[in-house]
Parts: sequence; C-alpha cells; structure tokens
Amino acid sequence: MISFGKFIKTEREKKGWSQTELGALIKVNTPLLSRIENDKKTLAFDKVKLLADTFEMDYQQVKDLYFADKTAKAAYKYKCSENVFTVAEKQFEYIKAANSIQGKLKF
Amino acid sequence: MISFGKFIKTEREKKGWSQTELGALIKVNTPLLSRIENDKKTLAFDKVKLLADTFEMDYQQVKDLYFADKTAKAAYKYKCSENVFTVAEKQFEYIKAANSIQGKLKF
DNA sequence: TCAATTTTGCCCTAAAAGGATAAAATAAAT
DNA sequence: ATTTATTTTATCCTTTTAGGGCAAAATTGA
Repeated sequence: MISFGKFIKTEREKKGWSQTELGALIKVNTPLLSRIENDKKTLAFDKVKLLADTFEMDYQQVKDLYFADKTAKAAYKYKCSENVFTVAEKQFEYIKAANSIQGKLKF
Repeated sequence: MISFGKFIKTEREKKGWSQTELGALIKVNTPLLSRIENDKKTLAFDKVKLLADTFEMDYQQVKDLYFADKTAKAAYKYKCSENVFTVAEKQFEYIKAANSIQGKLKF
C-alpha cells in the first residue's frame, strides 16, 4: 500500500508524463503537484474526478484511496488505535441506515 | 453506535449535568456545546483529553471515537464505499511500519 | 554544459473551524 | 399560569489552514 502522493507519481510515470504535463490535465501547477506527490500537500477534492478520468481509472476507487489516505494519516498523527477503523465503519453503517429512513437527511 | 455528539449528551446526562455545567468543565460555552451535541459543530481536538478525564473514561478510547466519528461522516458525505476503511487501515499499518524504521518521521 | 524537470522557499487568499454574545424557544417547577 | 432553568438558534468575529501561485534553487539527464 502506498500513499496517495506516491500513487499519483507512479501512475503519472506509467503514462510517461512530466509533472507539468499531468498538472496541465488536472489543473494543478507543477510546484504544487510536486508537493502533492511527496505528501507535503493534498490534492483538492474537486480534482479527484479529473485525476481518475485522466488516469482512466474508476472514480469510486480513486476517491476511496484519496479518503483512506487522509484518514490513515490523521489516525497516525493523532495516535489512534487500530480499532478506530472498525468503529468508523460501524458509525458509517449507522449513518447510512439512519439516513435511508426517508426524509432524515442529517449529517 | 451513536455519533460523538450524542455520546457527549448521553454521558453528560448520566452525570446529571446541564450543558452549562459540563461546558465549564471542558471549557466550551453553552451554545457551542449544544451545537456539538447536535452534531452541528465539532469539539476542538484539544478538548478531548479534558472530556475523557471529566467523564472518567479512557482517553485513547474517547479519542478513537472522536476520529471514528469524523471519518464516518466524511465517508458518508463524500459517498465512499465501505472498503475505504479497510484501505485506510492498511495504509495506517504501512505508515506505522515505515516510520518505525528509525529516523523516518515523515507524514 | 545546457535543457528539462523537480523541488524548495515564500507569500497570498478564500474558506472553514472554533468560539462568543444576545435572543428565542423549550422544558421544568412553583 | 408564570417564573426560572435549560437548550437551541441567529449572527458575528477571529484565527487557522487549505490550496494555490511565482521565483529561484536543485536535481536529472541529454
């Protein structure tokens, strides 16, 4: 498993693109893309769809990777235990269930 | 499984405290605590330790709940799939392993 | 050694997070 | 039925951070 930054770098190189080239496609300038690939900045969420399309990959999957990365980094930074993920998943299911009961569109 | 807001409300009522009373203990004013309990605002992270102490609960556990809640809400909001949590956990383990190799303190 | 590419150092702006006060709404108690 | 206590809502304000930008330095490699 690699970080989202390294994921971008890997896929970019597979395509044989420079940072500037990929940057033009996903609307991110070169210095910023460099930082993103090195996990010093994060890609803005609204660029993720564009990125998935550019890489010809499934949006849902790329999006999941994007958030997984953010979650993992926060969990590490704040010294969470491993079961934070299990708890999160349960909470997630709970919210989904609660909101699928017509009309309740909280959170 | 309940939200972090409802968790606070539940524990507060167990102790028989008003929002103002608990608020004084954890340094949060009443209107803000109301919003927090109703999941309209989030508790600042630096108050979590104080909250755990006040409730006489394990900090690690409360902290995990705090981040689980944030994660779950983001995952729901951005329509992630359920396996975002599994991916996140793998990523988490990867980061931990990478950083346990002396000196590497990235992320 | 020149040219392309990547990285770093700053700086700027817009958005969001966290917090505060006053006032309205609800609930409880007398 | 009115007070009184409690909770919620309406705004507003300040500080932080995310995301982005330019210029220059560093690295890679032809």
